[in-house]
Amino acid sequence: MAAAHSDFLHHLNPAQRQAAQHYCGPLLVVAGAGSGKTRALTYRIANLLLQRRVDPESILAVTFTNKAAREIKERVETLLAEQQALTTAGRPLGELPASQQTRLRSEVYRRITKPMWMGTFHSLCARILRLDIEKYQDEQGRRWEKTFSILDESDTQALVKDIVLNDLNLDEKRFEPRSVRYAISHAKNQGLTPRDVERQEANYRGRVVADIYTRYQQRLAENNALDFDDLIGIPVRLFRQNEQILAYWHQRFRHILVDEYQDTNRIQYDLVQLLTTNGEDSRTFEAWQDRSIFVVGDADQSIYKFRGADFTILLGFQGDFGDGLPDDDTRTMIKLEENYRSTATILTAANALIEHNTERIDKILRPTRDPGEAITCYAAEDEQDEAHYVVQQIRTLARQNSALNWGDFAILYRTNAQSRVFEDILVRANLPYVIIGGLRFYERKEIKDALAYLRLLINPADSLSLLRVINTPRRGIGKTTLDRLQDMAQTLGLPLWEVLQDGTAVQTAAGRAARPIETFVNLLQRWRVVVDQTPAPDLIQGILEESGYRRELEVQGTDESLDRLQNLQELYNAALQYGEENEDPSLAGFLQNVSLASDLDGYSENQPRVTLMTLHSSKGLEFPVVFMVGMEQGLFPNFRSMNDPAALEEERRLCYVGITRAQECLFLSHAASRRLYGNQREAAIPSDFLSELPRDCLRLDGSGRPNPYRMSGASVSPDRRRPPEPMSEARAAVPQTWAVGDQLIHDKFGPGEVTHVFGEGQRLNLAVRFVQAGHKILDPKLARLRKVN
DNA sequence: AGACGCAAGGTTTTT
DNA sequence: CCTTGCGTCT
Repeated sequence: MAAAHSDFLHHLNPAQRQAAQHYCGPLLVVAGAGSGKTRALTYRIANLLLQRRVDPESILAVTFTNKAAREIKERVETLLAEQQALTTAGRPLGELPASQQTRLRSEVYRRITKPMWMGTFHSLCARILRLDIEKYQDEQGRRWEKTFSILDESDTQALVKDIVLNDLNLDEKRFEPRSVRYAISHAKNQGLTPRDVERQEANYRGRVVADIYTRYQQRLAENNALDFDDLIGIPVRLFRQNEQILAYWHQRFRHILVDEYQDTNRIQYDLVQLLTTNGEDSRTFEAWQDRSIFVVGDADQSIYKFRGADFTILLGFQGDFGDGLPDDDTRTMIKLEENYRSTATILTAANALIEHNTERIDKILRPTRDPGEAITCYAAEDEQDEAHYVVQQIRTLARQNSALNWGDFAILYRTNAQSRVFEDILVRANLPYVIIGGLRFYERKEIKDALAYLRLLINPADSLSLLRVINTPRRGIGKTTLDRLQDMAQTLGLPLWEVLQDGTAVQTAAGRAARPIETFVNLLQRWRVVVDQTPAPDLIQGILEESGYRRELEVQGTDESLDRLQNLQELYNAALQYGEENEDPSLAGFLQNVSLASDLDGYSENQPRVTLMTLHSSKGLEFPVVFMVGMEQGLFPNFRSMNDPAALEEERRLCYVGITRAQECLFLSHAASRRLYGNQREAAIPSDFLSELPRDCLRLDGSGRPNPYRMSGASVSPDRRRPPEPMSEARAAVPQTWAVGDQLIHDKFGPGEVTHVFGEGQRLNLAVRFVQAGHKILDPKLARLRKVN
C-alpha cells in the first residue's frame, strides 16, 4: 500500500500511536479503563498488515470474549478496506458504489481477516487441538481423538459428584463437588497433573482430592472428553513433549497479541511463553527480528482471581520478556492513562477508590472531559424501593434527554440473583431490557439434551451424553438396566456405546428394556452414517423428530414445553447461522463453538434495551448511564471476601471496573434491608466502598424516610479503612532501599523475599514472595515491612 | 419405571 | 426463591 497513507494512525494520541507502531520484540501496554486500548490494538494489527507487510496467518490475537475478537476483526477489516479504497480507487470507502464496497470488504475478509487467528484462549486452543490432539499422550499414556467433547461446568461437577458418591463412597458434605472441582481446576491452572498433586498432598483431605482428580481425569479420558482447563493445559503439555509441534506453531504465530493480560493465569502464560520463545528461557530469548509479543492490560482491573488469574504475571512482563529495566522509561512498556470515556467527576471517584488498594502499580486515569454531573448516591429502604428508584430515574432521564435510548442504560450488580427484582419492575414499567448471564442459553435442559444427541453422534465414547439421552424421552430404560449395562462395560473396559451395539449383551443385561435400547441404537447408527454429509441444522431437526423428543414436548403442551420447543428452534437457527458464517460448517465445529460461547458473545449494545448484568460481565463495555446497585457490606464487598485483604482488594477493583463503565452519569445505590433467600429480611449497611469516594463527587439522595445514610466523611474513621500506620522512626528517618533478593518480614504475611522492584522514588512498588501468603505487590510506603539482612 | 409431592438446604464472580 | 433429593404411590 502506498506510503502516502502511512498517516492512517493520525487519530491516535502519541502513546496510542507508539503502541500501534510497535513492530518486533516485547511490549507491555498498561492501559487504564477507557484509554482506547482496543483502538491501539486494532490499529497495531492494521499497521502490521499495511506497513510491515506481515502475513495475516502469522497473527494470533487473544481476546477475553469471542465478541471482542469479532469486533476487532470487523474494525481491522474496515480500516483495511478504507485504505484499499483510497489506494485503488482514490476515494474513501463510503463514496464508492455499494456493490464495490461489498466486493472490497469481502476480498479483505478472504485475504486478511479470515486467516488471522483471533479469539479467547479457550477457542483458539480448541482449534489447535482439533488439529493436533491425536499427537498428545498424557502421563498415563492416555489419548484423545479429535472428536472430543467439551464438558461445561455443570457436567464436570456432576462427574465429580458421581466419583465422590459412587466410586469412593464419601460424604458429599465433606467433599462438596463444587469445591473439589474448584481444587482440580486450580491444580490444572497451575499446570499440575493428578500425579503432581498426589506427590505434594500430605494430609488426608489433600490425598482424597488427589484421588478424585486422578479418577476424574481417567473418566474424562474414557469419554474422550475435556474440561475447559484441559483445552489450554493439553496444548501446553503437548508443546512440551513434542518439539516439532511446538516449532510449527512457533513458526506460524510470529506476532502474538494478548488483551486483558492481567487476567491471564499460569497455564495461559505458559502457552504464550512457549509460542513466543519456542520453549527457550524468555529472559534470554533474543530472536525477535521478525516476531513480537504485545500484551495489553491493567492490574487495577484484574477481577478473575477465582479462576486462576494472577495479575503479577502482567507485572512481571518486562522482567520475563523485556530488557529487565524496571523503570517507566523502558522501551518495553507504554502507559495509556488518558481517559476518553468518562466525565472528570467519575474519574476522580474511580481514582480515589483504587488508591485504597496497596497491591498495585501506580497509575491514574487522566480526564479529557468536563466534570459533568455529580455521582448520585441513593439510600433505598429495600431492594424493591431500589429497583423502583432505578427504573424511575431511567424513565426521567430518557424523557429529559432525547439523545438517550433504552440501550444507553446499564444496571450492574455483584451477583446474578440480584437481577430478579429489576426484571420484575422493568416488566411492570414496560421497558425493554436484556439480562446477560445467569442461566445461559446452552445450559438449558432441552438444549443440553439436543446437544448430547449430537455429541454422541460424533463421539461415541461420550457415555455421559449417552446416559443423558438414552431415556430422554422416556423409553422405559430404567436405572437397574443401565447399572447392569454399565457394569458390563466397566468389566469389558469398553465404552457403554460398544456394549449397547452388541445385541446379545443387551439381551442378557436388559430383559424387557432390550427392545427400546435396540431402537435407540438403530436411531443413532442411522444418523451416524450420514453425519459427515448432513448439515448440522438438518441433523438437529432429524434427531429431535425421530427420537420423539419434539413429540413429547408437543404432547405436554404446557407453557414450559412451548418455551422449550421455541428454544430448540433457536438452536436450529444458531446452527443455520453458524453454517452461513463458517466455511467449515461441520457439526464438530458447531458443537465446539457452542461449548465455548458465552452469553456476552450474542450481546449487541446497539439494541435499544436496558442492559442488566454482573459487574464481571461488564468489563470492557461502556454505557452513558450506569447504575451500580446493592452497594452494601456483605453483598459488595461480598462477605466471603471481607476477611481476606487480597480478596477485598479484588472486590475494590471490581467496584473500580463498575465505576469506569460510566460515560456521563453514575448512580450508586444501597438498601437498608434486603430479602435474602426470598423470605428472610436482613438489615444492611452501606458498602465501605461508598465512604472511600470523595464526598464532593457525590450527591446524596434518599427514600424520604429518615436517611439511614452515614457517610459524613468524618464519622467513618479513616483508620478503619487502612490499618493504622505504625510510624516507626526508623522508616520515617531512613528511607529504605529495596532490591531483588532482599529478605523481609511483613507484619501480617510474615517472612518473604523481594522478587521484582517496580517504579522508583515515590512510585516504588515491590513484588514479594511470602513463604506463607504467596506472591504480593506492596507499596513499601504503606505496607509494614521490615528488612532482614 | 416413573410420576408426584414434600422438605430441606443453599447464592460470588465465568471461559 | 429455586433447585435437589427422597419417599410414596400407581
